[in-house]
Amino acid sequence: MTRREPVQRRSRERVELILAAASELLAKGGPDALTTRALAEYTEIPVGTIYRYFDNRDAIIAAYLDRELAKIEQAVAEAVLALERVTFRSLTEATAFAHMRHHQAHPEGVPVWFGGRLNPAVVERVCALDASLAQGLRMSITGVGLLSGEPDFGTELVVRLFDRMFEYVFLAERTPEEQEAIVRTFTDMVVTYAERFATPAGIDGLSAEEFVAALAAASATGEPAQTAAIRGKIGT
Amino acid sequence: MTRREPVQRRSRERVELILAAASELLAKGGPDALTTRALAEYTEIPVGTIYRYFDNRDAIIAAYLDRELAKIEQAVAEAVLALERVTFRSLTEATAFAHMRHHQAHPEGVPVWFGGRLNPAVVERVCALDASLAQGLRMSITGVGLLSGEPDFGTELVVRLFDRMFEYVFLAERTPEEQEAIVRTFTDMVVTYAERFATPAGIDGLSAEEFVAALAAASATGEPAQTAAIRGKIGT
Amino acid sequence: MTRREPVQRRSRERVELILAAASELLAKGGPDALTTRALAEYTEIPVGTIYRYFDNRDAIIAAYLDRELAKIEQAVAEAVLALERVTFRSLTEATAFAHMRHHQAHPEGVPVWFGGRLNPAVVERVCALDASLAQGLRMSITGVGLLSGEPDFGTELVVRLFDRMFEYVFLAERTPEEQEAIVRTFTDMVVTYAERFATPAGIDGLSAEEFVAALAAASATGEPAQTAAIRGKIGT
Amino acid sequence: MTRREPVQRRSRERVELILAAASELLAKGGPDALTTRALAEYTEIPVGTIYRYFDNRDAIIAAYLDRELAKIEQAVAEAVLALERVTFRSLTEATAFAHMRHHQAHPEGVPVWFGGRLNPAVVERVCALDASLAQGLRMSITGVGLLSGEPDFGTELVVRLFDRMFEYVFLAERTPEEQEAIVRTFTDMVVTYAERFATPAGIDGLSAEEFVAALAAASATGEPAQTAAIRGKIGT
DNA sequence: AATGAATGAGATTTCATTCAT
DNA sequence: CATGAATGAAATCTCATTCAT
Repeated sequence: MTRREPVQRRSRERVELILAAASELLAKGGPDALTTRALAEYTEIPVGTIYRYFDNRDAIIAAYLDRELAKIEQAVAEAVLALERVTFRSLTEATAFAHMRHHQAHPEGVPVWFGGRLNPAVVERVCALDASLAQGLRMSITGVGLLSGEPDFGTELVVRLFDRMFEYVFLAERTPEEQEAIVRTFTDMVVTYAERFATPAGIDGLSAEEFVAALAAASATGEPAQTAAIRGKIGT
Repeated sequence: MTRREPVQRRSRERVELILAAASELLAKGGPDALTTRALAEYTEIPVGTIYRYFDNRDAIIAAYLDRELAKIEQAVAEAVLALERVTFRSLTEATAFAHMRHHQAHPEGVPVWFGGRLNPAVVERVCALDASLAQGLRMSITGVGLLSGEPDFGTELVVRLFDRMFEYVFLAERTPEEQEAIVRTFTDMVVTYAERFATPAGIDGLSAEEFVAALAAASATGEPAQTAAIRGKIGT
Repeated sequence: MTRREPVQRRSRERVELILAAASELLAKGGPDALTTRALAEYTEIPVGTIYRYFDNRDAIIAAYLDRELAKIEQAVAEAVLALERVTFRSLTEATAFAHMRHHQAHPEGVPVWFGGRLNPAVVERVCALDASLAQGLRMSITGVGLLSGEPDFGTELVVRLFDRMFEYVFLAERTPEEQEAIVRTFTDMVVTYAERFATPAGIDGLSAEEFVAALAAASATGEPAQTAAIRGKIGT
Repeated sequence: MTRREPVQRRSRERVELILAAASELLAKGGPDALTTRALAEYTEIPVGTIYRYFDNRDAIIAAYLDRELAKIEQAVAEAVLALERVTFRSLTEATAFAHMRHHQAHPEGVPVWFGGRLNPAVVERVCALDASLAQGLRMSITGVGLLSGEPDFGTELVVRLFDRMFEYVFLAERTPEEQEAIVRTFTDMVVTYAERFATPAGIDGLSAEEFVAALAAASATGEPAQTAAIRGKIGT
């Protein structure tokens, strides 16, 4: 096992190298630029070897996105857990700003996520990202009843708007202050609307831990997040 | 010139035919499906001849988008001109609903605009579309001072959010009622925010004709739309 | 039309060239050796151009076989038409020897037909060849009732044995005399068997023209060849 | 040596496993399906290890065929040894039916032997098979003098026809009765021909043991089988 | 001895664009 | 002007075999 380390380490390094190259190529020319040839030349790894690590071209894109997605989720989760009290506003802002700061710190991924050049297979993955990223936010929105009618288009809509907002945030050459101003405008808009039209609900005032527990409970039972959250709060 | 008429007519018909084929192909399989060969077979116009009308493949996509764009702008302009009085709300709603109804009436274009599969060159054009489409809206938003600071990110942001909103609206299998509900949610959100934070401005209460005149004046002078609009109103 | 001649002529020449190269490559290394690359290098025709003439690699093999098949059928048909009187023996021998002589005259095709290296899709084509080639023979065999039972395995079997017989005939380094001896042995065996076990039937004694007419009639009506042949003979 | 037993046993088991996998893969998709990767996955033996047992891919196919060949020869030999008296007819039928029954009992090998998809190296082996399989038959045919001239093409030809006959026998979906009918037609044809044209010879009436002894003697001396057989009979 | 990751040549096919006719 | 045959670079993916561990 110890003896095998070097091989495994090299493997991992190579996967890393491939994904880094994928990132660069995607950023530069979109999915069309991510050719197996370019990847091989860029990384100096033979094509055949690349195919040992990935089933096919799309799998490379998918792996890259999955990995980035996990990082973003991690960043958002940490931000939410750092909240003293969860309110609709604090949750929305924490999510949006954590997201923004992650991309500020990893600008190489920005063209990929917000360049609008992904092919259909990948778009699905980005949607999964939306869903995943905004799970907490969505629950909170659901909690406050952003839209009283059914189905709750408001909740979904806000989640969808997120990445278009970021697309605007990261338009070339913005200063961090400008970026922050845009995110603040968006969160203000959403929160203002929610505060005005929402019926009171059970999320506000939970500690981060309680909120996360309620979230987990809702996920586990599969029951509507709103009900679950309230039940979680009143301790039933 | 008279003698060339028939030739020119045929030219126009052929361009029309090519763009119709482009629309169908784009809708069916995204930009990758728009091969010159497919276009030639579909239209029964030889490839070489297609190249007489368009410089290259991208030019065909661009032309298609330009033409669609013009139609949408036309639809929106008509809706705005039909308003008795321009207010921020009436303008926003008119714009959004006219837009929605156009796509409802021309569903073949929906996958192209909202399918998320366009290549970089095209994305720019879509952005230009945003800008163009929402010129009136933007002016109105500017007029009410959506964001007090400078530059006015709020205005731009709302415009950007538009097409992501529509992407959500036209997700497969929605009923017209659902589509309308989503558009209403979005416009409500924007208007609520504006009404709360905006400082009063000079647009409200103009007739459609006066509004359009102010818009034209602002475009011509290139001066900040807000100032121009107000000046337009007071007749200076 | 006259002006287009050169282009068409070149096209035809190129198709010819490709099929000649296909023949050579197939003979040398079987279907695996017929790579698009080898074809392009051999003919000095660019790959892309080859694909203008043929849909894909298999289509080239198919085209080659079809063309050879037609030539063999032609040779056999001529031999049969040259018969004064059709008998089972004369027909069998004419078919077998015409076949043999064609391959003697075109030895480049021998490894392809009798090398046993064709892939399944192609094998079907070879079977179709059997069927086509031996239509007359089969009819004659049917006519004399090679096998009294049903279904008539004897007829089919003899047809099948044909190409294995030729495979043996054309084993490397045989003299024409040896080749002829083998074909004679085979036809003798078949005819001996038929003459011994067959019930008399209506084919024998027809002129070549009458036989061909009966054959055509049988094909057209789709009715059992034997019945049709007899009816043809007695003029019903 | 004793200590190595388990290792050797494992070796033998692995070779067995590999050949079984080869059989299955060949049957399913022809030689193209017999990739080293598929073999490794199927057997769960690493590629590198497979190369310890076989020099290369072709060697695996060869080994598989050799082994199957041995089994068929065994079956035929047993059938011949079970004969009370050897005559040309009894020998021909015993050989043909034993062959047929072997394939009926081991249908997995049928597509490999009779599917017509073997590559050149393998075809040679099949020819060797013909030779080997029909050694006894050939001797008997030689014995009766199927063809008076030299070389005796008739003998060889009949042997060659064998596997094309079986290819026809095992065409998909035949009932055992049909299969038997075809084999009987073939043997009848051969025997009828031989009985009519053969000059009397020394094989008929030998017991199986005597015949086998004569066969062995002929093989050992390498002298013409006919002479050897006769000499064997008269005990010279 | 055993392994299985690594290799890279090579297979098939597509397609935007040109240019001789 | 109009045509459409011709082009050849480039794309994706496979696979028998080797050799460092």
